[in-house]
Amino acid sequence: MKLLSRQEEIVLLSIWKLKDNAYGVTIREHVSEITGRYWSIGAIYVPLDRLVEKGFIDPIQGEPTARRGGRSKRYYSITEDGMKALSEIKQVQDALWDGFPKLAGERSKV
Amino acid sequence: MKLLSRQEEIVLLSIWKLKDNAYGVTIREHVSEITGRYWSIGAIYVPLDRLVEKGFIDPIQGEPTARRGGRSKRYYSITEDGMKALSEIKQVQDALWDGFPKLAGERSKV
DNA sequence: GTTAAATTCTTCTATTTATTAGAAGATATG
DNA sequence: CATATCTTCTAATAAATAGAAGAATTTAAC
Repeated sequence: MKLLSRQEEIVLLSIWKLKDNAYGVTIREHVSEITGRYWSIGAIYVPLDRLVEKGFIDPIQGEPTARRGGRSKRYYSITEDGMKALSEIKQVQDALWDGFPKLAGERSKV
Repeated sequence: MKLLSRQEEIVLLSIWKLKDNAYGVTIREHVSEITGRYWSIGAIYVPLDRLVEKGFIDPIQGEPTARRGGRSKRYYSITEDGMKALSEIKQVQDALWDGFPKLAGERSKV
């Protein structure tokens, strides 16, 4: 199986972080925040579609909300295969980064 | 500045790991070992060229070695900019993965 | 209460960039 | 010259990127 691409990793982890509030717009906001970069609309939706196709996330159609423009959202949740793909890339990364010097100002995890 | 792509990250870190023995063939071996996957020749040399072009690594022409076919190798070493790019992607990854459950069988780092 | 305006969210698609594969080429020694 | 090691080249496929357009909804104007 192929490793997750960078975008797939970032989008997939954002969905995991956002729990039950993961849809196009919130994912894009989260990704921008974490990476400190501008992300176009397409840079989110294209990988999202691919992740669905690969079976790593499931789309769930939400209900419209009572606010102007509150059209129904397409929420996403991670599948078991998605979690496996994440675990796999994590394992590779841990091996790769093993021994890399701590960043200046990095705090140790609790 | 753009984030490192997956291949760039993997190749760059392999060069860092291999220290003064990082050239096409050893990099390819290391990457295959770490990822547990087949990597074609091009899958190494193409990102290598791009990393040089971006100024993240410097090529150093080695001497031939006294063995059949021991032609001179092109060694690579990471530049300051390369280290910066690595630190940056690490920071993004740490933020992304923060809170992700430990893998089964994962040992804590010393 | 009908219509227009505004808002939120997604779809679509063309372009650029990156990945992948491996044959071919170059350079070395036996 | 035969064989081994290493790199260059390039064509094909896949992924990233941008953002205009479209769809669905609520609010406001009249």
